[in-house]
Amino acid sequence: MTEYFTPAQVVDRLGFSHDTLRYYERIGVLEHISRDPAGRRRFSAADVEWLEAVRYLRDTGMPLNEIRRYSQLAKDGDRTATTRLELLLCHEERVTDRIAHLNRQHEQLRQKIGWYREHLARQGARDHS
Amino acid sequence: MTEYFTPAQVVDRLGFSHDTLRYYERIGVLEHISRDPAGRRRFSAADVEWLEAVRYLRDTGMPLNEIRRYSQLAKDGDRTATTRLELLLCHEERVTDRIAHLNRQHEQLRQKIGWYREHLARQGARDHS
DNA sequence: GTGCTACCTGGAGCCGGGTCCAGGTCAAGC
DNA sequence: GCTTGACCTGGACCCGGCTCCAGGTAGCAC
Repeated sequence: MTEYFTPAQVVDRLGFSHDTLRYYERIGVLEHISRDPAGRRRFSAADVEWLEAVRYLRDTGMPLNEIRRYSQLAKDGDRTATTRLELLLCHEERVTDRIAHLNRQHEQLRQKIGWYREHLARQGARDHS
Repeated sequence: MTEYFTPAQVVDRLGFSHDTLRYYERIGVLEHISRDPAGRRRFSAADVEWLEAVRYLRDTGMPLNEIRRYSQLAKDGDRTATTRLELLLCHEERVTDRIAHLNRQHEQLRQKIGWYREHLARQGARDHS
């Protein structure tokens, strides 16, 4: 008596669109999504859990083909745990770098904004003189 | 006696490719790049400065069409400074949100890594017993 | 039994952001 | 005066990541 989720429920909870879910299945990011007797997808708790992982992997910029690789390793059981860990560590390093870069560029942006504010203030002062 | 930079120099200093520079000119992110008598681009100091801005706008996720809009406003002089500031502020808010989101997802990733480490440690312990 | 809704399928299309190509021109060095 | 290299042009192509479409089916509501 495993519990299943309909596509609509997954859409609601996870925020992927129907089309994206089907797309992920097509390209192998999701695999073996079971069907009910009428042929409709039903997502298991494990599927949903995996989708949560997909979301943070994707949102941290891991390309889908790498996510797929990871998923295929996971499918091959414990034996591949070390490889998966390495993959995650390597990705994590990239993420850290990206965040650092993003923060630097963000700082530039804020400086520009500061510049505009001063500029407009000076202009305002002139208008009142 | 304005100083100019050749495309190659800009490529070196800014890290955009030749093709990207030409592409940016085509779509209006760059405008009025002057030419030498032989028709070759020469980038002014102001162009280079603008390209630096393009880089941090792009790297913080501003879409090129918005960057173009911004550039066109800038071209219309001081009159549009307020609008430009608003645009930057709005973008800056999005960036802040994105960084926050990224940090949350990054945290998830690190938890997963932690889980793997523990898992492998337990496994290692078993192997030695 | 007629709708309606929620799905299904394979395949085409779209969008952003480049990247590559063919064919040509000029300037400099030898 | 010839080669080489850095550039020019317009246009085609690519890639990732979706998104949309047409045509079809199963189940429920009335």
